[in-house]
Amino acid sequence: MVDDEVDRFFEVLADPTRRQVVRLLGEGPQRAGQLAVATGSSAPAMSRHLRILLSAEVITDERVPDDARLRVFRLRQEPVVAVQAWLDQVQAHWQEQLGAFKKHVERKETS
Amino acid sequence: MVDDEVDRFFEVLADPTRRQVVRLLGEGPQRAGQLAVATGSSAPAMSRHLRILLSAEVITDERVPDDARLRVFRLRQEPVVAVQAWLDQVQAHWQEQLGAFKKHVERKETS
DNA sequence: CCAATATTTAACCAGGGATGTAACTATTGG
DNA sequence: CCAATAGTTACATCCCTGGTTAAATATTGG
Repeated sequence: MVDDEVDRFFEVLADPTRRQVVRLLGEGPQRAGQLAVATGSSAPAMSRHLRILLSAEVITDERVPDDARLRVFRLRQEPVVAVQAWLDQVQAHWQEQLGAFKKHVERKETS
Repeated sequence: MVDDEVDRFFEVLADPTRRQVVRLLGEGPQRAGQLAVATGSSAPAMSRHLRILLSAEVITDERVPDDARLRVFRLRQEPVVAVQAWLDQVQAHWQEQLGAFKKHVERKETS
Protein backbone atom coordinates (compact mmCIF):
# COMPACT_ATOMS: atom_id res chain seq x y z
CA MET A 1 0.00 0.00 0.00
CA VAL A 2 2.84 2.33 -0.79
CA ASP A 3 0.78 3.32 -3.78
CA ASP A 4 -0.48 6.32 -1.90
CA GLU A 5 2.99 7.71 -1.83
CA VAL A 6 3.29 7.35 -5.58
CA ASP A 7 -0.06 9.00 -6.14
CA ARG A 8 0.84 12.00 -4.04
CA PHE A 9 4.22 12.26 -5.68
CA PHE A 10 2.76 12.46 -9.16
CA GLU A 11 0.01 14.85 -8.18
CA VAL A 12 2.43 17.19 -6.52
CA LEU A 13 5.12 16.95 -9.17
CA ALA A 14 2.73 18.13 -11.83
CA ASP A 15 3.80 21.67 -11.11
CA PRO A 16 7.02 22.73 -12.88
CA THR A 17 8.20 24.87 -9.99
CA ARG A 18 7.86 21.96 -7.60
CA ARG A 19 9.77 19.73 -10.01
CA GLN A 20 12.53 22.31 -9.96
CA VAL A 21 12.50 22.33 -6.19
CA VAL A 22 12.85 18.57 -6.08
CA ARG A 23 15.69 18.82 -8.53
CA LEU A 24 17.45 21.44 -6.47
CA LEU A 25 16.93 19.58 -3.23
CA GLY A 26 18.31 16.52 -4.97
CA GLU A 27 21.68 18.25 -4.82
CA GLY A 28 21.36 19.03 -1.15
CA PRO A 29 19.31 20.81 1.50
CA GLN A 30 18.28 24.40 0.84
CA ARG A 31 16.54 27.26 2.56
CA ALA A 32 13.17 28.55 1.48
CA GLY A 33 14.56 31.85 0.32
CA GLN A 34 17.26 30.22 -1.74
CA LEU A 35 14.71 28.05 -3.47
CA ALA A 36 12.57 31.10 -4.17
CA VAL A 37 15.33 32.97 -5.98
CA ALA A 38 16.61 29.85 -7.70
CA THR A 39 13.21 29.19 -9.22
CA GLY A 40 12.27 32.80 -9.76
CA SER A 41 9.25 32.56 -7.50
CA SER A 42 7.99 35.03 -4.95
CA ALA A 43 8.41 34.15 -1.30
CA PRO A 44 4.72 33.48 -0.73
CA ALA A 45 4.50 31.29 -3.79
CA MET A 46 7.48 29.25 -2.70
CA SER A 47 6.10 28.96 0.80
CA ARG A 48 2.95 27.40 -0.57
CA HIS A 49 4.83 25.03 -2.83
CA LEU A 50 6.90 23.89 0.11
CA ARG A 51 3.84 23.35 2.23
CA ILE A 52 2.35 21.20 -0.50
CA LEU A 53 5.56 19.18 -0.85
CA LEU A 54 5.64 18.75 2.91
CA SER A 55 2.07 17.52 3.14
CA ALA A 56 2.80 15.06 0.36
CA GLU A 57 5.77 13.95 2.43
CA VAL A 58 8.14 14.47 -0.43
CA ILE A 59 10.35 16.76 1.62
CA THR A 60 11.09 17.43 5.28
CA ASP A 61 11.88 20.68 7.05
CA GLU A 62 14.18 21.69 9.85
CA ARG A 63 14.72 24.93 11.68
CA VAL A 64 18.27 26.14 11.84
CA PRO A 65 19.42 26.16 15.48
CA ASP A 66 21.54 29.29 15.14
CA ASP A 67 18.95 31.38 13.35
CA ALA A 68 15.40 30.21 13.95
CA ARG A 69 14.06 32.41 11.18
CA LEU A 70 15.67 30.13 8.67
CA ARG A 71 14.17 26.88 7.57
CA VAL A 72 15.99 24.29 5.55
CA PHE A 73 14.26 21.70 3.42
CA ARG A 74 15.45 18.27 2.54
CA LEU A 75 14.30 15.75 -0.05
CA ARG A 76 13.06 12.43 1.28
CA GLN A 77 14.29 9.38 -0.56
CA GLU A 78 11.32 7.12 0.13
CA PRO A 79 8.92 8.61 -2.42
CA VAL A 80 11.62 8.71 -5.06
CA VAL A 81 12.31 5.05 -4.53
CA ALA A 82 8.60 4.29 -4.54
CA VAL A 83 8.11 5.99 -7.89
CA GLN A 84 11.08 4.17 -9.34
CA ALA A 85 9.53 0.92 -8.23
CA TRP A 86 6.26 1.95 -9.83
CA LEU A 87 7.99 2.67 -13.13
CA ASP A 88 9.84 -0.62 -12.94
CA GLN A 89 6.53 -2.38 -12.56
CA VAL A 90 5.14 -0.52 -15.57
CA GLN A 91 8.14 -1.66 -17.52
CA ALA A 92 7.76 -5.23 -16.39
CA HIS A 93 6.32 -6.62 -19.59
CA TRP A 94 9.07 -5.06 -21.65
CA GLN A 95 11.60 -6.77 -19.44
CA GLU A 96 9.80 -10.02 -20.02
CA GLN A 97 9.93 -9.52 -23.75
CA LEU A 98 13.59 -8.76 -23.43
CA GLY A 99 14.03 -11.94 -21.47
CA ALA A 100 12.15 -13.91 -24.07
CA PHE A 101 14.26 -12.40 -26.81
CA LYS A 102 17.44 -13.25 -24.98
CA LYS A 103 16.32 -16.85 -24.63
CA HIS A 104 15.46 -16.89 -28.30
CA VAL A 105 18.93 -15.64 -29.20
CA GLU A 106 20.55 -18.13 -26.88
CA ARG A 107 18.62 -20.97 -28.41
CA LYS A 108 19.78 -19.88 -31.83
CA GLU A 109 23.37 -19.59 -30.73
CA THR A 110 23.49 -22.99 -29.12
CA SER A 111 21.82 -24.70 -32.06
CA MET B 1 16.62 18.40 -24.31
CA VAL B 2 14.87 15.27 -23.26
CA ASP B 3 13.65 17.24 -20.31
CA ASP B 4 10.57 18.20 -22.25
CA GLU B 5 9.53 14.60 -22.29
CA VAL B 6 9.86 14.38 -18.54
CA ASP B 7 7.90 17.57 -18.03
CA ARG B 8 5.01 16.38 -20.16
CA PHE B 9 5.05 13.01 -18.47
CA PHE B 10 4.67 14.49 -15.01
CA GLU B 11 2.05 17.00 -16.07
CA VAL B 12 0.00 14.35 -17.74
CA LEU B 13 0.42 11.76 -15.01
CA ALA B 14 -1.04 14.11 -12.42
CA ASP B 15 -4.44 12.67 -13.20
CA PRO B 16 -5.23 9.39 -11.41
CA THR B 17 -7.19 7.97 -14.30
CA ARG B 18 -4.30 8.54 -16.64
CA ARG B 19 -1.96 6.89 -14.17
CA GLN B 20 -4.27 3.90 -14.21
CA VAL B 21 -4.21 3.87 -17.98
CA VAL B 22 -0.44 3.87 -18.02
CA ARG B 23 -0.48 1.06 -15.52
CA LEU B 24 -2.89 -0.98 -17.61
CA LEU B 25 -1.03 -0.34 -20.83
CA GLY B 26 2.11 -1.43 -19.04
CA GLU B 27 0.66 -4.93 -19.15
CA GLY B 28 -0.07 -4.76 -22.84
CA PRO B 29 -1.98 -2.90 -25.56
CA GLN B 30 -5.66 -2.17 -24.99
CA ARG B 31 -8.62 -0.69 -26.78
CA ALA B 32 -10.20 2.58 -25.74
CA GLY B 33 -13.40 0.91 -24.62
CA GLN B 34 -11.58 -1.64 -22.53
CA LEU B 35 -9.67 1.11 -20.77
CA ALA B 36 -12.90 2.99 -20.14
CA VAL B 37 -14.56 0.08 -18.36
CA ALA B 38 -11.38 -0.89 -16.54
CA THR B 39 -11.02 2.57 -15.07
CA GLY B 40 -14.72 3.20 -14.58
CA SER B 41 -14.71 6.22 -16.87
CA SER B 42 -17.26 7.21 -19.48
CA ALA B 43 -16.28 6.82 -23.12
CA PRO B 44 -15.93 10.55 -23.71
CA ALA B 45 -13.80 10.98 -20.62
CA MET B 46 -11.48 8.18 -21.69
CA SER B 47 -11.28 9.56 -25.20
CA ARG B 48 -10.05 12.86 -23.83
CA HIS B 49 -7.54 11.21 -21.51
CA LEU B 50 -6.15 9.23 -24.40
CA ARG B 51 -5.86 12.29 -26.56
CA ILE B 52 -3.89 14.00 -23.81
CA LEU B 53 -1.62 10.99 -23.37
CA LEU B 54 -1.11 10.90 -27.13
CA SER B 55 -0.21 14.55 -27.40
CA ALA B 56 2.27 14.09 -24.57
CA GLU B 57 3.67 11.18 -26.59
CA VAL B 58 3.31 8.83 -23.69
CA ILE B 59 1.27 6.38 -25.75
CA THR B 60 0.74 5.54 -29.41
CA ASP B 61 -2.40 4.46 -31.22
CA GLU B 62 -3.15 2.05 -34.01
CA ARG B 63 -6.29 1.23 -35.90
CA VAL B 64 -7.21 -2.40 -36.10
CA PRO B 65 -7.04 -3.54 -39.74
CA ASP B 66 -10.00 -5.90 -39.46
CA ASP B 67 -12.32 -3.46 -37.77
CA ALA B 68 -11.43 0.18 -38.32
CA ARG B 69 -13.79 1.32 -35.60
CA LEU B 70 -11.43 -0.11 -33.03
CA ARG B 71 -8.35 1.66 -31.83
CA VAL B 72 -5.65 0.07 -29.74
CA PHE B 73 -3.28 2.03 -27.57
CA ARG B 74 0.25 1.16 -26.61
CA LEU B 75 2.60 2.56 -24.00
CA ARG B 76 5.82 4.07 -25.31
CA GLN B 77 8.92 3.12 -23.38
CA GLU B 78 10.92 6.28 -24.11
CA PRO B 79 9.17 8.58 -21.62
CA VAL B 80 9.27 5.92 -18.92
CA VAL B 81 12.99 5.55 -19.39
CA ALA B 82 13.42 9.32 -19.45
CA VAL B 83 11.63 9.70 -16.13
CA GLN B 84 13.68 6.92 -14.61
CA ALA B 85 16.81 8.75 -15.69
CA TRP B 86 15.46 11.93 -14.15
CA LEU B 87 14.83 10.19 -10.85
CA ASP B 88 18.28 8.63 -10.96
CA GLN B 89 19.74 12.09 -11.35
CA VAL B 90 17.72 13.36 -8.41
CA GLN B 91 19.09 10.49 -6.38
CA ALA B 92 22.62 11.18 -7.48
CA HIS B 93 23.84 12.73 -4.26
CA TRP B 94 22.50 9.86 -2.21
CA GLN B 95 24.41 7.48 -4.40
CA GLU B 96 27.51 9.53 -3.74
CA GLN B 97 26.96 9.36 -0.03
CA LEU B 98 26.47 5.64 -0.36
CA GLY B 99 29.72 5.42 -2.29
CA ALA B 100 31.52 7.41 0.36
CA PHE B 101 30.10 5.18 3.06
CA LYS B 102 31.17 2.08 1.19
CA LYS B 103 34.68 3.44 0.91
CA HIS B 104 34.65 4.22 4.58
CA VAL B 105 33.63 0.68 5.43
CA GLU B 106 36.21 -0.77 3.10
CA ARG B 107 38.91 1.33 4.66
CA LYS B 108 37.87 0.06 8.07
CA GLU B 109 37.80 -3.53 6.92
CA THR B 110 41.21 -3.45 5.34
CA SER B 111 42.84 -1.75 8.29
C1' DC C 1 13.37 48.80 22.08
C1' DC C 2 13.78 49.29 17.07
C1' DA C 3 14.92 48.12 12.35
C1' DA C 4 15.79 44.55 9.31
C1' DT C 5 15.33 39.77 7.79
C1' DA C 6 12.95 35.30 6.78
C1' DT C 7 8.94 33.20 6.12
C1' DT C 8 3.96 32.43 6.60
C1' DT C 9 -0.91 33.58 6.31
C1' DA C 10 -5.00 35.75 4.33
C1' DA C 11 -7.93 37.48 0.79
C1' DC C 12 -8.71 37.81 -3.84
C1' DC C 13 -8.78 36.69 -8.78
C1' DA C 14 -7.89 34.54 -13.31
C1' DG C 15 -7.12 30.27 -16.01
C1' DG C 16 -7.02 25.48 -16.65
C1' DG C 17 -8.58 21.02 -16.31
C1' DA C 18 -12.04 17.39 -15.61
C1' DT C 19 -16.78 15.77 -16.13
C1' DG C 20 -21.42 14.72 -17.99
C1' DT C 21 -24.86 15.06 -21.62
C1' DA C 22 -25.93 15.14 -26.14
C1' DA C 23 -24.97 15.16 -30.78
C1' DC C 24 -21.93 13.60 -34.56
C1' DT C 25 -18.74 10.51 -37.55
C1' DA C 26 -17.22 6.29 -39.10
C1' DT C 27 -17.61 1.51 -39.73
C1' DT C 28 -19.53 -2.96 -39.60
C1' DG C 29 -23.08 -6.49 -40.50
C1' DG C 30 -27.47 -8.11 -41.76
C1' DC D 1 -30.27 0.73 -46.58
C1' DC D 2 -30.69 0.39 -41.66
C1' DA D 3 -29.43 -0.68 -36.93
C1' DA D 4 -25.81 -1.29 -33.90
C1' DT D 5 -21.16 -0.42 -32.35
C1' DA D 6 -16.78 2.32 -31.31
C1' DG D 7 -15.18 6.38 -30.58
C1' DT D 8 -14.83 11.59 -30.92
C1' DT D 9 -16.34 16.41 -30.45
C1' DA D 10 -18.92 20.35 -28.54
C1' DC D 11 -20.85 22.76 -24.92
C1' DA D 12 -21.79 24.25 -20.36
C1' DT D 13 -20.31 23.84 -15.74
C1' DC D 14 -17.61 23.30 -11.68
C1' DC D 15 -13.79 23.25 -8.94
C1' DC D 16 -9.15 23.47 -7.94
C1' DT D 17 -4.64 25.38 -8.41
C1' DG D 18 -1.38 29.04 -8.66
C1' DG D 19 -0.14 33.74 -8.53
C1' DT D 20 -0.26 38.51 -6.48
C1' DT D 21 -0.53 41.95 -2.82
C1' DA D 22 -0.70 43.20 1.78
C1' DA D 23 -0.40 42.21 6.38
C1' DA D 24 1.17 39.29 10.19
C1' DT D 25 4.64 36.49 12.88
C1' DA D 26 9.00 35.39 14.53
C1' DT D 27 13.67 36.22 15.25
C1' DT D 28 18.00 38.49 15.12
C1' DG D 29 21.31 42.41 15.74
C1' DG D 30 22.45 46.87 17.09
